[in-house]
Amino acid sequence: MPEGHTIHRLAADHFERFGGRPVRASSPQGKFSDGAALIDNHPMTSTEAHGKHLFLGFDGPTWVHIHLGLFGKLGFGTTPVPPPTDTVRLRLTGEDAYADLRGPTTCALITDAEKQAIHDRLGPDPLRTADDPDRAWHRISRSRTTIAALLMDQKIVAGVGNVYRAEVLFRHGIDPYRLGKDLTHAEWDAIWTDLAALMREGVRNNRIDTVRPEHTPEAMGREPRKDDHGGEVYVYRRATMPCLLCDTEIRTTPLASRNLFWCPTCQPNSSPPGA
DNA sequence: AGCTCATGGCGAG
DNA sequence: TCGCCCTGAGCTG
Repeated sequence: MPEGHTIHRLAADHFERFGGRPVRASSPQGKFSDGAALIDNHPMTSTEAHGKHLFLGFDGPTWVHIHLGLFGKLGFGTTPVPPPTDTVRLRLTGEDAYADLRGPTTCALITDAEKQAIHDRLGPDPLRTADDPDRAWHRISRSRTTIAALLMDQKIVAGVGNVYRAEVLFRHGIDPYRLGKDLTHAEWDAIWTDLAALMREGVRNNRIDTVRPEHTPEAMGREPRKDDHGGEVYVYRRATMPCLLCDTEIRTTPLASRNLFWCPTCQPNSSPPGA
């Protein structure tokens, strides 16, 4: 379930449980045995997230770089620590908590310089308060690529995934197929500001909710519902269901090997800003 | 038991 | 653009 909000939450959760104290590290699965041995018994000094990349800092300095990919999961537990199952890539154990990492795309020890190289190739992250949305705008405003594809490109914006892209485009009434160069600066600023707020809420609640209070099924006098992925959303994975606002069937189509969802009425072709 | 699908990303062609 | 890597849940039988 990893979009950027999950990773920022995990960074905070790791520091809360392990920060400032030595941790035990092991790789029951075996694929990270060497790395785990190098940080075993070392204090965790800091944690950080940029987009979907998680960095666990140890004195040295060295970093454990984790990317969950589509399937990866990090789960926490408290002592007593149960025996790990054989798919656990990395287990960290502190005084009263442990964390199990499974199925990541990446779990590797990296240097400061290697970490910096990752930051350098990622776009601004709405959850990193110092990041500048104009860096993204510079590329979006010159691009002939659709805004739906641009939002998923981590070099342009870091941390947005398939749920936030669908939802933020719906919330702004923007056709996913609109080209980057046809967006206005004001539209981009509004999208960025909205992403920052939605994702901050996502960090707080550890789930993605995007439906405005006045549009909840209850407020609209509809049947209460539960979306598959655990949050309340307008369009994500709601193909063929009626749009919450206009009853049009939500559409879906593969775009860059991911499923795109949108409402063709609320997000009309080349919808003029503010009209 | 086997299939499909999932909130990602990379490299080959 | 495609195939591939990582895992587990939820179906189908």
